[in-house]
Amino acid sequence: MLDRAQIDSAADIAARSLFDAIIERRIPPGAPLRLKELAEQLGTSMMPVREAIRRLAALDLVEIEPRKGARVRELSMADLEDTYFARLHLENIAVWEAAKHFSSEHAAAAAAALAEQEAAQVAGDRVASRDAHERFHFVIYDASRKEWLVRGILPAWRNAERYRVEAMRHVETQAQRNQEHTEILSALIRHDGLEAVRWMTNHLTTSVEVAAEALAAETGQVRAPIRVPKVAEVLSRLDVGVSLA
Amino acid sequence: MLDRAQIDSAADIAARSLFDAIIERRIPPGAPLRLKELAEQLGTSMMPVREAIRRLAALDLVEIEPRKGARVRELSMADLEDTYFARLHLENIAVWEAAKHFSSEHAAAAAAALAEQEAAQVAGDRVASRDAHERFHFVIYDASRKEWLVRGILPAWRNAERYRVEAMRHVETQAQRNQEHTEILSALIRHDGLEAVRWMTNHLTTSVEVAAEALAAETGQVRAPIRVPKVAEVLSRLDVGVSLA
DNA sequence: GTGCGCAATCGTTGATCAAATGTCAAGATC
DNA sequence: GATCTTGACATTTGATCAACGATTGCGCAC
Repeated sequence: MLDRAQIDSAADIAARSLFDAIIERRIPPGAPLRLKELAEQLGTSMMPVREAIRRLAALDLVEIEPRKGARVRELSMADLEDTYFARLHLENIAVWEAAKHFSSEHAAAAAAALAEQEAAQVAGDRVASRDAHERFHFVIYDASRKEWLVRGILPAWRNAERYRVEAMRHVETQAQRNQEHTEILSALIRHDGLEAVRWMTNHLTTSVEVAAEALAAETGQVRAPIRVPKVAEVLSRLDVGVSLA
Repeated sequence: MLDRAQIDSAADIAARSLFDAIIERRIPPGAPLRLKELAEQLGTSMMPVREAIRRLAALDLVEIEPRKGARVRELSMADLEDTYFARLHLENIAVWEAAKHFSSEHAAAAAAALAEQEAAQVAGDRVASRDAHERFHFVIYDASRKEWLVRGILPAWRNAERYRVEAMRHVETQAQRNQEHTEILSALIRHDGLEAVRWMTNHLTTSVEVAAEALAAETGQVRAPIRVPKVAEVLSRLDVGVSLA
């Protein structure tokens, strides 16, 4: 056991554990989150669990009804579509802005995260892979220097993780996604915002297709092919700025 | 006094009260939030206050340092600019989408919120005016049917409120802002997305200018004129969609 | 200038309060 | 006679409280 307990509070651990459990479907969609039950499983009292649930509720991953407790939000094709609509718009803006400020430090941090992710993939460590993947993307978004935009990305991102997990079980498309990561990074290093946005759009489109496939398989539902956005062309002309300085 | 106490939990009341206090600068930027002190003021125990602080932290309005407590985040010209960068992008996308689905129910709800806001302005009730204003905007955003996008708007929106309050003291521009609201609504009723986005851009530009003016006056700082975004033209070509159904 | 100790404050716990739901039985209705 | 409704009670569960424990930072002494 690490000394994590000294730096991470009980609520931190509970939040992380709960998030993983929801992502991995150990707590299925619609299931109620019972404070006492979870507290016993984690070996803490109810309060840190309560706080963890409130944190997830702040991201809209669980729904809280006052005096009745919390439930895991349901998954659906509509929600998946909605989630990726938000991601496509917000993350493309962030990537576009990031290209303007991308430094060698950013490049190093992103490359390190990528290497870590691929290592974790090989080792079969899903949690580490997920962490590294998130770090890769947010190193980029942070490079945009648009803190409130990045803050707005987080809820949709975390919700997307719920759909991504099932998709990740299919190893076939893994090489493609890794390739897309590399291309995004290399475009950013060249400060080629347009190309970075193109690859990001490809990347998210790949992700949502695979996720939709997996969800359709789960629910036994058929689905029409995805309409690919033309956001790449649009963003080449997008130069919104509020300059006060 | 209403029976609100029966439906709102102590934490709800504490969160609302704290938010107002931060918005109105009764708790100034940088000030620490002491649990016991706030609990005594509110006549509750420390727990609901603690939860209220965590909620505000989830929106990044306050910063929490573990074992050291929470502080109100500082205001700055850079943060104001960043906040409105996010708002300009996200809220314009929402408005653009809302134009596609705007119904008479949406129109009625938005018009009611506007009427309520103007009544509250006349009555000098800042809290009611703020509430009605938020309701007006989010009726529109909700009409976009993009839940995760709207969810992503919230943090920047709430942060903007911190700057808006000072600006609202200047009554001169009030009529202009009310006019902008009316124009946005009327464009949406006509399903004229481009015009709605143009007015929204004007509206946010007006807001950020007034807010920057107020902030500059407070800090004794001079500032250059604002560069106005060309988002309106861009959005006319923006038709990103992920269709899975 | 350095180190020790005390006070202040957050994090966590276990207990208590209150609301909501499910159960069971008695009575009414068909 | 069977079924549905109703109301009280018990149980479950979340919300709140007050006390304890741990950590940090400040101040004072050396």
